[in-house]
Amino acid sequence: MNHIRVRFAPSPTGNLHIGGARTALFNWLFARHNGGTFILRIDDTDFARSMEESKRGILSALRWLGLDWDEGPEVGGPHAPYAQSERLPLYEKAARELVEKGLAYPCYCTPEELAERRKQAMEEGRAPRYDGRCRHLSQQERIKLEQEGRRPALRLRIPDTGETVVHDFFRGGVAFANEVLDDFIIVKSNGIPAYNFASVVDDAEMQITHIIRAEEHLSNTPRQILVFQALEKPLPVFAHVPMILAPDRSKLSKRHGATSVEEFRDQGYLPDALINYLALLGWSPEGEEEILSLSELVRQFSLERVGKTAAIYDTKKLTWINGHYLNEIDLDRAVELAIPFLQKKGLVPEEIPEDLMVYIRKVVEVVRTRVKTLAEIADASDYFFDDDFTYEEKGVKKHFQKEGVASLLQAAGQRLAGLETFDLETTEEAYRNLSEELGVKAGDIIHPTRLALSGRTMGPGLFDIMVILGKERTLERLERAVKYIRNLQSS
RNA sequence: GGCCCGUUAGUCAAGUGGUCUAAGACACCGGCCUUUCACGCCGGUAACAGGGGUUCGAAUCCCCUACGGGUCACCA
Repeated sequence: MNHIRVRFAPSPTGNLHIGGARTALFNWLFARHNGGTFILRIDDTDFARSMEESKRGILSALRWLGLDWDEGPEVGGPHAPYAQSERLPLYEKAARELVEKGLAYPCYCTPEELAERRKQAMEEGRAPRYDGRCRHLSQQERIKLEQEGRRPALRLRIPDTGETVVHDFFRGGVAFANEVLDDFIIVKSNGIPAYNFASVVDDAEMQITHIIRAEEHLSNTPRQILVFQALEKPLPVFAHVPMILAPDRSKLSKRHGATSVEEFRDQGYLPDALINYLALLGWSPEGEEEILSLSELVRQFSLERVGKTAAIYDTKKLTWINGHYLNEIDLDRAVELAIPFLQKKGLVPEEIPEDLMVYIRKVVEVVRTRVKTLAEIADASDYFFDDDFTYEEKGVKKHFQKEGVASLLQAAGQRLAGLETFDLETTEEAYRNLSEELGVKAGDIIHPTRLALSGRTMGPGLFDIMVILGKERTLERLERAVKYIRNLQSS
């Protein structure tokens, strides 16, 4: 096979949602696996809806995911520019060529007229297709229409009979009768090319060999094939990957909660996890291991193992994968990623001094093993940064309202106070000894202590908490709890 | 509505005519470990949409029905 060239061509009209991200990922993996070229192209011919901000968002989301492009915006390449809005002369030339060959013709119907006819057709139960009325206009008629001030759009002449077959990589041959494909618009009356045209001109010019995109484009494909043929360009391989649906089986939209890469990032998901999860949505590895790094995905990926049924995404599994990565990545990276989340909750300042950094590192180390997202790290570690926490209500009932708890905690405090070194071994030993001497179960001291130190009934190992807080703060919190309990009893 | 695609457990998903009394993962439910929570480990519940064919034999091939999705724009 010739050198493989694939492209991801988003339109900058919103942020990158997970469906788009997966399409980008499959293209990228396919290119990387085969030593091909991955091209990013911005399909921004809809000037009314295209936004510079969306474009920037999409680029940064792709970079965040770790998907780099060989040719495209900001990196350039032999087919630059890579935004359709900057490639207008190319489409003009191709359109002129088609008009000269008699394959395309001007249509003077206005959008309003067309909408009206479409509406009427629907009401009468007819297929809402273009009726071809401008197909055979004479030169005189055209001139007359233009003198009325009408600006023509350009339509492609579609054969009335026969069929156009899409050879889809996953589905095999899919035939469309030409008669259901009306003469569609390739250049709008404002001179801007329509998607089905611009995209084909670019795919041909950029020598794209495989078009891997979402299934929603399958019914557009015969039209594009007709354009390729009119232009006398070779057809690429088409591979329409199944859609990703929202949990209610409908198409993804804002009302489904987090659907964009950006949102997942802000909720504390790691790029590695999102990538891994997305790869599993529609593609499956040959072996049984499902935790796969980007480089492992590159090694294993093949189009052959992509399925053809739409998938509903399930954040539970994503979250599970995320929890896995949160524990596997380097501690320093976890710390770096967690800090913005701690800052967002006001737990640490913008500028972090070195000693605080060391402290954060210890906190993240013990907290990350029991949570699944970066946001949860922040939620689960507030008491390490804030002395002014409250005690969990059900914990108070369970551990602070027991007979003799106050003196137990007091005794524990005294024991710890006498420690010369305050580490995991010495603190635990102190507690074990104390419980034995007093004839109580270790848990009877440990549980109230946890509540005293963290305000919670669950969390990292108790002695980890103690050591991280340090002797002084541990003793202070113990005292605070003793006072709290005594107060509780006297009221 | 026309056209197109699809349908294996709650979700992802393996399976390409016999090895399927249908894998694995998440979730869920038990148990072990344990100072809690989580991790980890062990075990469990749960699926071939329905109906007709073809075949010695069908989750796998064909047809019909149902359901789901996509698309029918001077959006991409």
